[in-house]
Amino acid sequence: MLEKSHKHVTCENCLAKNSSLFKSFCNEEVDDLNIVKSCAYFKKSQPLFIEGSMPRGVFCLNKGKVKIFSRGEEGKEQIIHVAKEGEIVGFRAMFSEEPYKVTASTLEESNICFISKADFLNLVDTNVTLRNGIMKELSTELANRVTYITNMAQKSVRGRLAFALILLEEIYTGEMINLTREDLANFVGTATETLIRLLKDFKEEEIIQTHGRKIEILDREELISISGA
Amino acid sequence: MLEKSHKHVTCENCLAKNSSLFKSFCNEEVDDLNIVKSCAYFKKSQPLFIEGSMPRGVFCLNKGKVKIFSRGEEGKEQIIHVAKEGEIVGFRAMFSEEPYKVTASTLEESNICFISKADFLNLVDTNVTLRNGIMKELSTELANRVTYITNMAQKSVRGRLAFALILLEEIYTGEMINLTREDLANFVGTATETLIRLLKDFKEEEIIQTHGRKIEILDREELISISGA
DNA sequence: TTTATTATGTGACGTAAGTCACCTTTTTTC
DNA sequence: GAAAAAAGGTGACTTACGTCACATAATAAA
Repeated sequence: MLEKSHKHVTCENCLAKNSSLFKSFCNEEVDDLNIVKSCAYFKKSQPLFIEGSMPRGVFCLNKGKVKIFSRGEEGKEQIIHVAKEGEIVGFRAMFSEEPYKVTASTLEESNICFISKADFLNLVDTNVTLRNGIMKELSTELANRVTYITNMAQKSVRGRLAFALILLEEIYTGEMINLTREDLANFVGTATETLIRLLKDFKEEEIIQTHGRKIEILDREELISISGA
Repeated sequence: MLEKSHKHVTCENCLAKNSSLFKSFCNEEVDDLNIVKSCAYFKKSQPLFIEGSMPRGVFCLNKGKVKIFSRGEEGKEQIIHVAKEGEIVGFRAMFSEEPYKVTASTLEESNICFISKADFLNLVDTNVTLRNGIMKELSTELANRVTYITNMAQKSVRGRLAFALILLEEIYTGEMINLTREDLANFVGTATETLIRLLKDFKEEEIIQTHGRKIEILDREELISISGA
């Protein structure tokens, strides 16, 4: 069980200090961050923000994982990204002056800090390194999505699942991939039934192994090879 | 036939002055732009830049259209965007310090100006409005790609074609959509044969009309309705 | 614990859409 | 303007994947 007090998370020993946008921050800047941030405990399946609402700030993941998704015409979730400890979520919306196009929701219980839009934009205005980091991050993300789109358009579901498992292995470093079959299907972009059948194939081919819902990757090379198809 | 001299295009009467990133520019700033830019005539099917190469600057479309695409595993083009007169192409790569992930190639003969990376970044550093515009543009683009990904993952090819035609109508304002069937298929993310068959269906349903390769939209409302599926 | 709810899994079936093969028409190139 | 190359188009065939229907296992709620 995670600590539910709001006071126990300090930026000094937060993963986000070394990863993401804040990695260039010196101690003083981290202190500044520590003052403006507020921290909260989130239960599993709690939203950070919802598609259509106006952005009020950014979220910094101290502990826990968050799915970012949009909804298609029939309301089906399309998971765009799974954010892990240390990531800043929602900063793209700070610059667009538009409502969120995506929803962010916790996949497990989490400790998440919040920095208001005003405070965040103030940081961006006064810190050249941060600003450059953001521009670089936005550009890189945009390039990643090109690959994502190309995969969706051209790869088979089997290929996309292999690709997704490789990505998720990185996100779940040190632990096993732990997503509902529905979430995994919504990440891959397929029906839950199809996903379950393909996972079964992978198990029979001894590429993966499951422990309840958790997925362990046995043959990463083979997944890379399959993801080409 | 377009003017092939490099000297005839001035920023004052270029569409890019009023659209895109430079719309906030005052006359003096446009003059500065005019000094640093060089202009060139491009034949049909000429690349502006190629996937894997290092970015050297940005391209400003004075006249003509450009397709931006990445290549999937088997080399198949996935068209991400069709840029039209007035758009700035390739500025995302200015911030990522990485090789291009996409190729840009003219769809028709074009007049295109070039601004070197150093000159462009200098503009960005000294012009707050431009910089904010870029951050906003990058964010908006990122949000658009979410929709794109969701469409690819969840819509039928018929739905995606309807959606693509609506987008392309905007890009080809005043003229008819004029793309090879292969390019259109690579934009929609399908096989050329499938695309041709679906266009035939649309013709029979009197949603579109073709004049040679050119496509005229007759029933935009119906396309919007179909794009939901 | 018992009950309700949600997640996982399997079978049967239909179809959208890909592939291959081939032909015709249009556009380039020399 | 003829030859070559590229684009457009059609038919036959296959199959990956979605949908529906239902069973069982795992969680959450009472």
